[in-house]
Amino acid sequence: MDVRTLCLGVLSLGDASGYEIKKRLEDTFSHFYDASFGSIYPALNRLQKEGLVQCETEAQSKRPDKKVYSLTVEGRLTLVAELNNMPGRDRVRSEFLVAMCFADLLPVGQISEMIDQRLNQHKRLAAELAGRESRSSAAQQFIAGYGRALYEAAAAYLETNRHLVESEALLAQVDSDGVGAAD
Amino acid sequence: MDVRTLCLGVLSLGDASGYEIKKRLEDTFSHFYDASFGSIYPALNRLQKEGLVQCETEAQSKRPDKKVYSLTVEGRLTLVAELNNMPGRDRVRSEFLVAMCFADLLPVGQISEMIDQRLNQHKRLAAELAGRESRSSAAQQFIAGYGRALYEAAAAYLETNRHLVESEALLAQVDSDGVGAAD
DNA sequence: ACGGACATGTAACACGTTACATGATTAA
DNA sequence: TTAATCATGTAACGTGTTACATGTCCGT
Repeated sequence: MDVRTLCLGVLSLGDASGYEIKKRLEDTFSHFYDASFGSIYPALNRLQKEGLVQCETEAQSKRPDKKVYSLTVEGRLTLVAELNNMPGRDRVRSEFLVAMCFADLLPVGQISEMIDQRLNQHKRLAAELAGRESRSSAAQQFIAGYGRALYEAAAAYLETNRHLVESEALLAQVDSDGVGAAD
Repeated sequence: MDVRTLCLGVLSLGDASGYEIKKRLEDTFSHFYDASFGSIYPALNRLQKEGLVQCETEAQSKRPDKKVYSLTVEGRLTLVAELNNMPGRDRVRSEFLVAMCFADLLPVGQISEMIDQRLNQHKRLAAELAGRESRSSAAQQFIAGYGRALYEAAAAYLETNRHLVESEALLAQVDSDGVGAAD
C-alpha cells in the first residue's frame, strides 16, 4: 500500500485537492501513516493519467488554480481491490525503543528525560484522540479509540516499569565512573 | 537514526559478522526496526572506512570468509553521541488501520477475517515476548515487556470494539445490496 | 532431491523526503 | 514584519528493498 492508495481512500470520503488531502491525512492518519506534498502531487497526477481520479480545475486569482480531484468508478474499484488484500504487518520504527535497548550506555538523567518526554507525548496524544471519539463515524471512532488505547497502555507501562532501565543505567554509570568506589 | 547506528548498537553487545547482526536484529529488534542484508553489508563497509568498526577476517573453506566486526573506541563514542539525541517520534505504518478506516467499502466477512488474523497475530507475538522477559538483561526485559503490553492492549481493544467496524460494514452492505429491501 | 542455514556482496529499483520556486493574503 | 495559510509542482537526495550472483553443508 502506497500514497496512491491512500489518496484514493481520502477521496472516497469526499472530493479534495492535493493540499486538502495532505491536511486530512494529517488530521486523521498521522498516527499511522505519513505523506508529504512531494509524494502526494505526483501521485495524483499519475492517478489521473491512469484514469482512477478525475480533476476539475477551479481558477483562482493570484494563486495556482485549485485542482479538485474526485474518484472515478475505476478508481473506486481499484481502491476496494487494494483494501481487500490482507493487510501486511505493521511497520514500526522507534528510535525511542532503540535508545532504551542501549540504556546502559547513557547517563541516567538522559534516560529519565527521554521517558518523561515520551510520557507527556503519549498522554497528550491520547487526550487528543479521546476528544475525537465522539464526533465522527463508527470507523473513525474505532481508529481513534485504538490509538488512544495504545497510547494509554504505553504510558502506563512506562510509568510502572521505567525503573528497569533507569536502575540499569545507574549501575552502568556507577561501574564506569567508579562512584562509590573511591578509596 | 539509520542502519549504521543500529549496527553499532548491536556490535556494542558483542562482536559479530554481518550475517549475525541481521539475525540478532530479527530476534531482538524485529518488532520496532527492520534491516535487510542489502542495507547491512554496505553499512558495515562504510563504517569500516570511517574507522568506527574494525574487522577480523576468519578464513573459511568453501564459503565466503566470515568477517567479524567489532566496535572501535571512535565507534562507541559515535554510538553514544547518536543515542544522546532525543529520539524522534515513532513512525508507524499500518495497512490494517488504513483498511479499518474504509471498512464500509469492504464486505463484513473480510473485515472480520482481518480482525481475527490480527488478533491471533497479536496474541502470538505477546506470548513470544512474554517468554523472553525472564532470560535477559533489564533493558531487554523492559523492551520485551513494552512490546507485550502493547500487543495485549491492541488485542483487548480489538475484542471489545470490533463491533464498531463490523456493524458499520454491515450497514453499508445492506445499503448498497438492498438486502432487506426486497419487494 | 530439495529446501534451508550459512556467508558476502552488488545493482536496479521503489518510494518517499527535503528543499526549492512562486506568490497572495491575513493575523500577531 | 514575521509567520502561517493557501496552492501546486519539480529535482536532488537519501535510504532501503528485491533480486541476483556464488557456493557448501546438512537434514528429511
